[in-house]
Amino acid sequence: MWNYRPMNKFLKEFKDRGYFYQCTSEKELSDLIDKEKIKGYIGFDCTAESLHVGSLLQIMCLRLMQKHGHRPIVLIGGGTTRIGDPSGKDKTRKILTEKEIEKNIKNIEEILKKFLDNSDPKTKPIFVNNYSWLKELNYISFLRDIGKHFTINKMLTFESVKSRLDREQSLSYMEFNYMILQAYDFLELNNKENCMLQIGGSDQWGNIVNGTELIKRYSNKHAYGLTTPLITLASGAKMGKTESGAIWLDENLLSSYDYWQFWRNVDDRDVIKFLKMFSDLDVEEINKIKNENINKLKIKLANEATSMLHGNDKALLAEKTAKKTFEENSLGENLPSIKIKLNSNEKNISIVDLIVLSKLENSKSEIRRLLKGKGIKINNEAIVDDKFLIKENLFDKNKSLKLSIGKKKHLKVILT
RNA sequence: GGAGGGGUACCAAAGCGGUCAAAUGGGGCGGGCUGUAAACCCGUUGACUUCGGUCUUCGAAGGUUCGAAUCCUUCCCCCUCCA
Repeated sequence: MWNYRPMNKFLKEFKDRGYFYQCTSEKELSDLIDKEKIKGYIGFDCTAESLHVGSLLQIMCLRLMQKHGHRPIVLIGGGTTRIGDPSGKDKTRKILTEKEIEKNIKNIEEILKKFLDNSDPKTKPIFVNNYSWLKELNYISFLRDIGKHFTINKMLTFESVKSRLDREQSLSYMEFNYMILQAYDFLELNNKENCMLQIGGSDQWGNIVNGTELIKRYSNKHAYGLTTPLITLASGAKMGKTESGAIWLDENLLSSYDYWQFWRNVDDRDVIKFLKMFSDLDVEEINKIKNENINKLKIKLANEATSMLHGNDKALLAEKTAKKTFEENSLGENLPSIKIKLNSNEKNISIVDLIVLSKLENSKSEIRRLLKGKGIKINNEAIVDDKFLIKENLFDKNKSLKLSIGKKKHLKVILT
């Protein structure tokens, strides 16, 4: 028998929670992190103004590093966003302005800070922006020092490049360089911070391997890459976007109540998987409770996931509001709300106009359709008439009224 | 460069001069059943509407015609085969 050593605890938990997809050399990495605490990084793109649940798995990886005493580096792609990753893209994406990028970076950092622990100097996150080194690159020396380690022959075989070329869609030289820049990021972090690991989604595998190979050639050092699977919902859809919009990790874009609802509404088949992935509960504990009432588990999941981002208070408030809204058919206090005025001199606002105001629907035809199908309720009573007027007597003593569209969308309308 | 096929609503795909706001399937949305689940069943799915209609849509721009998604011209894009 060979010299058996159990897998490193971090890696084991990484696997047990379902974060693992591929690793450049698992055994070596396991040995390394058994011996010492390392730094590992994940890159975040800043093309969008915020992050959504599609990035949550990466964030959980950063948290897991902290849990095991390793130090996460958050790399914000301020430089690479100015280029655009061609992976998975058919067309060159639109290039953002400096202002937009700056704003996005700020928002994204704010969100990440909510998830990461900043109290322990040994594991507190390091935030870096690759623009700080990419902007200063000298073209000639970059080509000589870095460029010589990349062969065009090999670059052409990468999926991101190949698919573009196969379809005869243009790939600019700028985008073609993306993978070199990402590899360079890893080298830079390896040199400056002794960062030994890059984690990313499975679609980043090629870029990550480029990084470890560059480090090997340039510095003759071993660095490692680890990827996470693409998460799909039981329904087959990709995690992150629903029909009604992205599940943002930003209270301004998606309220904590709606965020809670997203988790509360996951498919039965996804609950245990998501508890492992997106809660801090121990895997053993999850295995113990996995046969409990499925709805209780969903509430647990929603509370765990929401409190991680928005705090425990918000999570409990969302739970309470949901209970009032769905179980008691009343009005919960942190239900999303709008304020309206009723002008007594003029005619009262109609149900159609009210819904337009609420922004829950923006097509009047759609609203009329919903009315016809008994899809709209005021204070739990279906309204069918599209000329129905909102009058003062519909509001309760707190000057509130409950407007429901379908079974799940509820809104508090407050009279001012 | 040569030969052919094709671009239709969120996606796939029919239509090939009027009855076309455009079949059908998927997805979405609403209703029913339930558990704020899945499956299943029903309805619905361009916008505006005084519910009579009105306006905008079938790659783009022009043209023919009383009338075009459908015919003609030019342009743009995609796919397959040959070189």
